[in-house]
Amino acid sequence: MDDVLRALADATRRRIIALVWSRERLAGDIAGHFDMSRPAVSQHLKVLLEAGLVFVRADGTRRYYRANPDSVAAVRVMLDSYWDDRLALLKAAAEAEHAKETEP
Amino acid sequence: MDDVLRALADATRRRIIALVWSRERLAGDIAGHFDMSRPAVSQHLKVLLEAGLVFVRADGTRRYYRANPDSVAAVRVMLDSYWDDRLALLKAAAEAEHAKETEP
DNA sequence: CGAATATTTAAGTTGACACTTACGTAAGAA
DNA sequence: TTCTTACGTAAGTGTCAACTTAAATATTCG
Repeated sequence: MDDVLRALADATRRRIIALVWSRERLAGDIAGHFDMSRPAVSQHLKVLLEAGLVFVRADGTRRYYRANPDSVAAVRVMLDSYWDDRLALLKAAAEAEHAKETEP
Repeated sequence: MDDVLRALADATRRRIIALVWSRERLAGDIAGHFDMSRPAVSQHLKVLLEAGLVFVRADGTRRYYRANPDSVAAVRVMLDSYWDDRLALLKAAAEAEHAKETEP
């Protein structure tokens, strides 16, 4: 989770994920969308790979990247866990309040 | 969004958010949960504040922190936008496929 | 085989970041 | 007013992250 969030914290990498979200793309194609050097983009792709946010498929010298929706979904699950905790607490508080009103 | 994700990328700050999620807490109380120095925690709180992830309430020298659920929700919205895009594309692809089958 | 293409890896620089200790500030208690 | 409590800010340090250019690797093409 730490790797995933750290990877998502960079705007360039979020743009890359958006690029490979709906279809796979070549590394060079991806790099063409940015003003930085190709190695720089390649290093971003490595970070995304190690975080499990993208997949690669090799075909000769070409490398096709695509997003891994599951790992992005994992972030949602983490965020949802916050709400679950809060809702559970609110529910418990509401029930305690109700018990206090009806008990005596 | 960049500030929010960068703030969430740190495990200590995520623990802080969890601490102040269901109820407000004093800065010293929060710092007591960590092995680092108080100024270190104070700096983390500043990052969370600037990202809009927490609120402060001053009472004399005490400072009560609590989470801002809305800003955490904003991350969910961002992630959801990925899915919306992909679903729209999948839907369009399915419709195009269907048109191709029924047309001739 | 040799040249061109597609891409990663290596090495080095700069800036950001997470800490530390020391100091500053403001409110409450003695 | 002076001491104490509860914080934040300042300044300094070591590590990590995002770039750069140059070199290495692997595949295809002539």
